[in-house]
Amino acid sequence: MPNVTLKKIADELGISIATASKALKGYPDISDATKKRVLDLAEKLNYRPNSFAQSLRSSESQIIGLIIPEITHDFFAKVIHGVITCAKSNGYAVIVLQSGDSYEKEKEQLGMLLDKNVDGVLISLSNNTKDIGHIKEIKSKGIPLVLYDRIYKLLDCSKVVINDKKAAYNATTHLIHTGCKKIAHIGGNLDPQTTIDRFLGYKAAIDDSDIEYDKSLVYIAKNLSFDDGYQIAEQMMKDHKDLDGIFALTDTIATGVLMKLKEMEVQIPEQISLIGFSNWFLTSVTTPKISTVNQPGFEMGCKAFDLLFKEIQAKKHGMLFEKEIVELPTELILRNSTKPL
Amino acid sequence: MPNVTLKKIADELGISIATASKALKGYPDISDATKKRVLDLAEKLNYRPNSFAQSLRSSESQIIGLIIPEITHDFFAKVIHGVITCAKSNGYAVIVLQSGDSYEKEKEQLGMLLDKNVDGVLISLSNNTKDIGHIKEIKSKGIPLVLYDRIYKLLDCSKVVINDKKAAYNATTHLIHTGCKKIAHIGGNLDPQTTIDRFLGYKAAIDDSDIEYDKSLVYIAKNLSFDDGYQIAEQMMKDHKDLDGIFALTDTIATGVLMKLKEMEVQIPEQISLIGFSNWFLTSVTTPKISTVNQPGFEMGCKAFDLLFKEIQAKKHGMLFEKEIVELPTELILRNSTKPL
DNA sequence: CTTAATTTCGAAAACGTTTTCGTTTTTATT
DNA sequence: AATAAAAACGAAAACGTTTTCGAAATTAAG
Repeated sequence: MPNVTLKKIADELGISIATASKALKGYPDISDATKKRVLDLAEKLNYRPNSFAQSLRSSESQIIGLIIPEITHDFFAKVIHGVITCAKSNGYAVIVLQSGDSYEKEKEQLGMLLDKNVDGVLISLSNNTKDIGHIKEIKSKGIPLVLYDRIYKLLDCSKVVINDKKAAYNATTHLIHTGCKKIAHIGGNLDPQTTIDRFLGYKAAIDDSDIEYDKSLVYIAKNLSFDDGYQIAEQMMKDHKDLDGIFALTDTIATGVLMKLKEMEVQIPEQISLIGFSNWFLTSVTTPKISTVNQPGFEMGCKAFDLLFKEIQAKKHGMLFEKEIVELPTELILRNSTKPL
Repeated sequence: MPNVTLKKIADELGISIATASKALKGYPDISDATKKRVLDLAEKLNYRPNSFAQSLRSSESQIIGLIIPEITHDFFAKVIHGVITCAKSNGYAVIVLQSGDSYEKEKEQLGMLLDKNVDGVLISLSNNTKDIGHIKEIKSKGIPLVLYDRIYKLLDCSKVVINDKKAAYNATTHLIHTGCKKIAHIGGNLDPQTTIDRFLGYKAAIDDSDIEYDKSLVYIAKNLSFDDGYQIAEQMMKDHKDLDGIFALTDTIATGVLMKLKEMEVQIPEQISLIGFSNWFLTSVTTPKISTVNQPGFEMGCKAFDLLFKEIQAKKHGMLFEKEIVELPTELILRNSTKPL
């Protein structure tokens, strides 16, 4: 029942705790003979160093914190997967927390991570985070921090992002090239940078074409949800009878739009072309399959851990660390909700 | 830069570390005056107890481990959500690990959790776990453990499950009641209990009807994947021209089947009725929407944590703990891939 | 004003590990 | 055989907290 400690091993072997510890760590001032004795006994007793003691001494937990807006999102699930995979291969465990897109929760979760003494934090800002005092607090404590996806541009730290504006530009431009003349955008409240940038990309594409930008074609989805898309689709059709293209901020919204449009017997893509964003699996099983922008969640998780890990190492060895901003490539995935070129 | 400790507070106030500690914990042998002084200073300095020291002393980490076969599954994502939510409201953090349905990884992850000294473990067995020595090892160390969803019946511990057999029975029976005469089942290799039970439910339903059980109608999906369903669908149609019902082990398989069947221009549900399992969101956006069995992932996660928490508490207070096996209700969700009654 | 009772506090050990630095033992050199 | 050098080990402190138990200070009782 009582756990096996260095003391137990030392006693059993008639040596000191210090020697046992050093033997296990391969110190050069321990003879090969005793090393073997210690190693063998440790193996036999299935000795596992007490991580609490190790952490107390080293002030390292070998644990990082990951804050996710919503776990049950295809994209974020992939991010988790990426982070966990890379973390594990570097000996780190990951505490996963969910902000539920609430600023208060986000702050609370960050507090919990502080309490647990994580070695670093990975965070994607909640859609409702405007004040970043809590983030700055983490930074001021010297805890390595990396932002991914939903970042805050003015914060001085490493970041992993995609080029939302460019991706949105490409998506919208594709709609234009396939003949769409009246393209709506369903966006979100102007908050996370991603939302702004995707709108900006949409607008830039319109401005670069010979289509006139029409403000009334930009709709706001409050919750970025399926239902939002479902409802807005109906409204859109009322407002603009001759609508022929839609670029939605997310795949869930796009899916909601598709459902409603099908109910209204609007032909897709013949009458209206539709593009979503993120490449959720579900966009490939609807009828028609929805064209979208691939957002590399797994890679983003990996890269984010990578940057964090480097920063942790740098801090540990007292070296200075250059913040990096990594931009991952996206890809326009053309399926059947858009017309062929 | 250096963290604020009890010592710092004590020094500042000219009292002992012991007094500071007791003041913060509300011990009765500290005067209200000093209590206030300590509390105020702690607040001012934003004191956070060092969790390493606390853990070392109490041998509690206030962290639990959660092992998931695949994070990027709607159902398991919901489970994670449930676990994290309930854990947080009880002051526990959750380290999430993924087994990727590999026995070796599962064992490795369990080792990592041991190394991190988690207070308890929640695990859903990988599809390829036959030997449960690693699980027994955890139990033998006295670490609280709860199995959820993919359980191992013979292991003596708390479990949270659904009644797979009953759910499968109801689903299959519904196919029969709506007039299906030749119903196929796409199952998996005979390993996790869930797979066996769903097949058993299917078979029981057939046996209880006046349909003859036909072994050739049972197909094996190796990876329980979309592609499996997609491929098997074609094979099935070759083998049985007059097939009129399919009960698939999972929603992904069912979705693959649906895609292929639509390509083959099979009318659903007119010619063939289809039921999946789990109620992934994606089944509600296909055309037709797929009927399925709702599997309460969030609730399962909550309940699993709940049981684990009780066991941790019991262990802590030296009380004995009665293993519980909780069965959560499922629900047949009828959509458009099945005929009306 | 003494003694007893009560309140308030602090010294110290313990949790298990790591690492510095000094001590002992062994081997090599004259 | 004496000394120097190298090899092998151990004592002890430190990480920061909690808690027991005894000591000191205060108040109450006689």
